[in-house]
Amino acid sequence: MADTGTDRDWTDPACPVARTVDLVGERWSLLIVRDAMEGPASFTDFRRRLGIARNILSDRLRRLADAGILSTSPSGRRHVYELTAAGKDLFTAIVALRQWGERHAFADGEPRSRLVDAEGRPVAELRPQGRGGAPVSSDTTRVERAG
Amino acid sequence: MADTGTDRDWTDPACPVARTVDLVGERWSLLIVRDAMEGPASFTDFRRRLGIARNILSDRLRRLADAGILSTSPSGRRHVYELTAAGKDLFTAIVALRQWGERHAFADGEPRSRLVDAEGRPVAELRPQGRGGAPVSSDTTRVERAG
DNA sequence: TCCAATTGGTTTCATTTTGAAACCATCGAA
DNA sequence: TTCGATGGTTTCAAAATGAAACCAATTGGA
Repeated sequence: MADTGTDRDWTDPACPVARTVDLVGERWSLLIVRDAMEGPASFTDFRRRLGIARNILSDRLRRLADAGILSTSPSGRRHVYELTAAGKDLFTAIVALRQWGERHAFADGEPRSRLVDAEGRPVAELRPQGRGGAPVSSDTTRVERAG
Repeated sequence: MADTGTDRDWTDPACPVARTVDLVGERWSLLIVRDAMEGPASFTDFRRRLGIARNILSDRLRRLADAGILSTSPSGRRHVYELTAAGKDLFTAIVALRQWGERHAFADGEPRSRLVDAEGRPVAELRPQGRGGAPVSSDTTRVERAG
């Protein structure tokens, strides 16, 4: 991990949601991570895939590396950007955003990409559960503010 | 749902992750939704809780309503903004972002809010699974591009 | 009843971020 | 040795953000 010290000024320091959004919530950042999930990629790979401006991509890659989400191989001419363990751990969040989009951001029949497992079967829908295993929702949970 | 027609120009039209980010990925949007999870809230409630500029809050509430994520009661002076079913369904994504933040965006011992169930026990960690129930990760899944 | 405060904004304008385009340095291949 | 590809940076215009002022409608109290 990097840059979680007291120097950074978070939007809402005690809230893990807000901290995450501060780290990966800027335009393009999560899409860069999404693409990096498919394997190591170069500057131009991201450019081609996303159509993002060079300077912005440069900035986002730097920020993601500063946040400990991407690592960059310093050797050789053709740099390669790769997810760190923390970066790969964003998989769950990206799956959750993907599944919400599938449910609410497409009209019926609109073409969309799918996330499938090794056998080609769609990944199961995520469902938050309490410690006992029973499903929970915003109605049955609450946020305990930091003491 | 609203505004998923062909008129909107998405960053990456076939990708559900990108569509979700287009809808709720702007600064403040997800924090507004996070707060709305705790129950109906007024304009000033959000202002007080978030410290967001009035015009930006006004814009975000409008966009979230346009996206079908918030509904607003038109009657009475004191408006109330409330999550729709689609809005409440963002719970899973927000939990996923929260859990990532808990794991990677705090130094040990830093105070943080917690999400707990009705009995006060922390919500279990989300874990993506294949259809068979086995855990999956970015290494064991792939994105099938839209046909 | 009238006044003041509260609520829910909009408008204006300065600052910051984004993005397009041009520029540039390094490396490898021909 | 020259050319193209790669991985940037710089420059500048346009768009988004944010602070502050302004405003209209309602509510509560003297």
